[in-house]
Amino acid sequence: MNEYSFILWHDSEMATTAKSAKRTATREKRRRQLIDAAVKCIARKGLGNTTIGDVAAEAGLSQGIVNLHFESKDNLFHETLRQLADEYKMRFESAMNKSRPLAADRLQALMELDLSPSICDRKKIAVWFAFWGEVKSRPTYRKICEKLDEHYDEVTKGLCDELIAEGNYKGISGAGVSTVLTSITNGLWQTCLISPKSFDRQQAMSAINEYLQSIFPKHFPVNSIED
Amino acid sequence: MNEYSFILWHDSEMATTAKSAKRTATREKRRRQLIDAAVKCIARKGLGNTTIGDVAAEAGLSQGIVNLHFESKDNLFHETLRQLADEYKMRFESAMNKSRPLAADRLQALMELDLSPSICDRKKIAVWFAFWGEVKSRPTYRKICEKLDEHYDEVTKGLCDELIAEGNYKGISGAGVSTVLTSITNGLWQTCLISPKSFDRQQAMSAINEYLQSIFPKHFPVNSIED
Amino acid sequence: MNEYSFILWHDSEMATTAKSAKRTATREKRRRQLIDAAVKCIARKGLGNTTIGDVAAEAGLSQGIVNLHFESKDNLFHETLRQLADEYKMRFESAMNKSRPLAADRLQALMELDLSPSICDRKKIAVWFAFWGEVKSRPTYRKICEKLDEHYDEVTKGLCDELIAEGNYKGISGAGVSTVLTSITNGLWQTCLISPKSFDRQQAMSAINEYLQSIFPKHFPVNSIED
Amino acid sequence: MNEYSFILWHDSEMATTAKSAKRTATREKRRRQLIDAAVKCIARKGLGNTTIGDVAAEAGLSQGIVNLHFESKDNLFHETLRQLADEYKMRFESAMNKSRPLAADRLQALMELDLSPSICDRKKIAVWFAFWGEVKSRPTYRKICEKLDEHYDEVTKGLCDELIAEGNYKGISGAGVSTVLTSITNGLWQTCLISPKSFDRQQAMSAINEYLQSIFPKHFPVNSIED
DNA sequence: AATGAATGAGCTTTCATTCAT
DNA sequence: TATGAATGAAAGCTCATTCAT
Repeated sequence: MNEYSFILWHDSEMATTAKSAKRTATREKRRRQLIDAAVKCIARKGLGNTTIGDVAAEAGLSQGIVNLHFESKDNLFHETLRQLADEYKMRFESAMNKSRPLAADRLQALMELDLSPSICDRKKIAVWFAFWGEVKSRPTYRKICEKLDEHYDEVTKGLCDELIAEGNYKGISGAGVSTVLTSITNGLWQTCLISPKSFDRQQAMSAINEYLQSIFPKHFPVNSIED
Repeated sequence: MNEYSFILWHDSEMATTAKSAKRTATREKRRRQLIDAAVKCIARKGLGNTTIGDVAAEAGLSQGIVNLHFESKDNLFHETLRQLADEYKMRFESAMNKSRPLAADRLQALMELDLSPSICDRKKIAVWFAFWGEVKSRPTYRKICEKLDEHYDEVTKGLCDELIAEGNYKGISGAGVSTVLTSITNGLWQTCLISPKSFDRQQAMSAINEYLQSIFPKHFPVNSIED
Repeated sequence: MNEYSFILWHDSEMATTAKSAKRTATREKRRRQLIDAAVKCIARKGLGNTTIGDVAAEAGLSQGIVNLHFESKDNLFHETLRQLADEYKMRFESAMNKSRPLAADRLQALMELDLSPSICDRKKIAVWFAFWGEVKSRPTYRKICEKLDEHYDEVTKGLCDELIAEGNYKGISGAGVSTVLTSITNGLWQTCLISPKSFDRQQAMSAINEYLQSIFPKHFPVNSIED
Repeated sequence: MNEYSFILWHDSEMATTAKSAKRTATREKRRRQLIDAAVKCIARKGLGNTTIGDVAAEAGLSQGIVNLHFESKDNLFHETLRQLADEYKMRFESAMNKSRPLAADRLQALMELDLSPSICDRKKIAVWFAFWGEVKSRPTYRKICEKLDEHYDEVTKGLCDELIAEGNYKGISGAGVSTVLTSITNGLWQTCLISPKSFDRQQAMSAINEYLQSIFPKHFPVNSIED
């Protein structure tokens, strides 16, 4: 009986899964650990100045670990972006599902999500901007971002179309409003990144609400929204 | 009598000034040439992957030239960003001055400027995003960007306040509207960068106009704006 | 039962220590190897013309190795000087200890050490002069050399004082004689460096002995010293 | 009448010499100016860290000037060393000639010269050591230094032989004493360079005098030498 | 699976030298 | 003669990647 069998013996859940499954699990955990470390480093030092050594050190592991699990630095960053996008999408879906199934509520929920402290956090925004900064020269980065944006636009446009139909609003289009809404959050994040001192979550949310109230007065009556 | 003798004749002090001005001009011209080359390289390869050799080659000059004129790569990029900011600001002021001196016209002019082909150009946007991507880890980059944004916000807010006062609009604030406007252009640029195929200048402008018409109906009557 | 099992058996803590000791040893060995290579290169090419690449090549290793183990070229040279000083001091102490515990014998032993082939070797002298040549512009080099000289002077002066007291010599001081003695070896080394063909170890030793005999006749009677 | 003729007109000394002679004079003056600047730089920064730019700046002239007058950096340094050696030799001869024509006086004069503030100056010593530090790897440097040393030794040995013959001193040789004397000054200079705080000109001179008094008591009676 | 020493390509920077003015 | 912008080779240093353990 060796060290290995000892572990397998005591952990019945492990025992039921195959040995390779356990390895895979461990492997996935390490990858996740390294991606998390990469995010922290990118937030602190930027994409261009983050070295594989930084990431390994942040994870408390050794030099060679990144190449062992990701084959290359490029790949690590690629997977990191994918992870960020997946995470964002999950939270997006979750916000939709948790809200009341009304277009106005959902739109409101999505806007609030984008300004929520865990997403509209300067460190995380810095990471997004770090990747966006390389989008032009890295087609693969662009594709991941584009796909996420497309989904965001599609959903928002759908909700706006619904509201416009419901409210019989004139002079506006779902496409136009969703374009504005999508743009606003990006613009607010930029302010949070560049002028953190003048950025104020409340004011930002107020600006969005003012907009929604002006444009969809029937769905977002004044004072209907409270914090 | 040529240009030279004219200078010598009319102002002997000018002769010295002219000489040093010429030296300075030459020096300034090289710096500008290198900054232009840097912009091209950053657009093509990103900040992190642009080498001093790339910039020199793009300018058709030798390796050592960048350090000769900028002392370091960091400094070159710093000056490049400053140049971009200066240029943007000049075009901003120019757009204001060329427009009719009415708040609505000026706001319209500024929005059009941000979407004009020479500013809302994917290559140029890529360069801005490249710098924004390093803002978190480079305080000096941040400061340059912040100062520019502050100026933009200030002017836009002033114009919005004027319009609100003139039109006696209710339920909106100059701060809120200008926040939305500022954000929109940034958001549109992001779309241009990330989803160039789905980005359409006309649609983008329409979205902005829809917004202005909804929010300032007295100043931006429907169909008042045509391309 | 092999060495390994012995360690594990007798002291499990030792197992860790042994491991890290081995790591350290290896690391220390590499550093030493590089310092030795540096000494050779400096002897051959001088401080200013020795490149990191030269040192690595001399050690039969790769370019990056010096920065890996010493962080910078400066540091390598600094450590090299320190190593030279340490080595010299060790040999100095050793010569003192091996000699009979009489002041005269010790003084004689020290002089012989300084002219011994392994110390008064043109290559090694060249290295010392290489460092001395930078002493003025490198305070850290100066400090290392100064400390060594201070020790040398202190010991020599002590021995001279003893001899003067013992022999009741008049007209001389321990400080004066030790100054002369210290100076002589440096001067002889310089001759060895600059005029190697006219430098003769025997003659040099004779000159020193003549001096000692003249100044301390009771301790160094004529013909008492033979080679 | 041009600028040139103006100068020739007013400076009759110049007028008598040919134009080319003036050029040569100017040329020699520039070379000397650059050598002086080189000495200052070497004293401050060492041989290895002195750049051609440093020298030109120190001389208040432009980048290209050194190559214009010396063809290469190597040549400048070579000429600088030669200049130093020539200067030293001139002062050496001058000290001999100014002294009373007695061997004892001349020896005394030479020792005093080597410790005089203008020669035993830390900056100048630093320059000598800078060159000595490269002697091993630069045969031409070595030759210049060797020639100077040979002359020094030859003269000193002659004086010592004279004294020994005159005083009928036993147990010492001219070669031995001159070796010691030559060595002493080099050794004292080294102390001045490395331990400037503990170096004291008076003590140094006393040590030499003690030595001369011990070894040549008839020529250097105690208290015969006063400061 | 993990380590970390070693590699070596690639980068920034320095600087002797050249050359048009 | 003198300048100083420009060159480009050479150097130090960084770091992704490899590999023996």
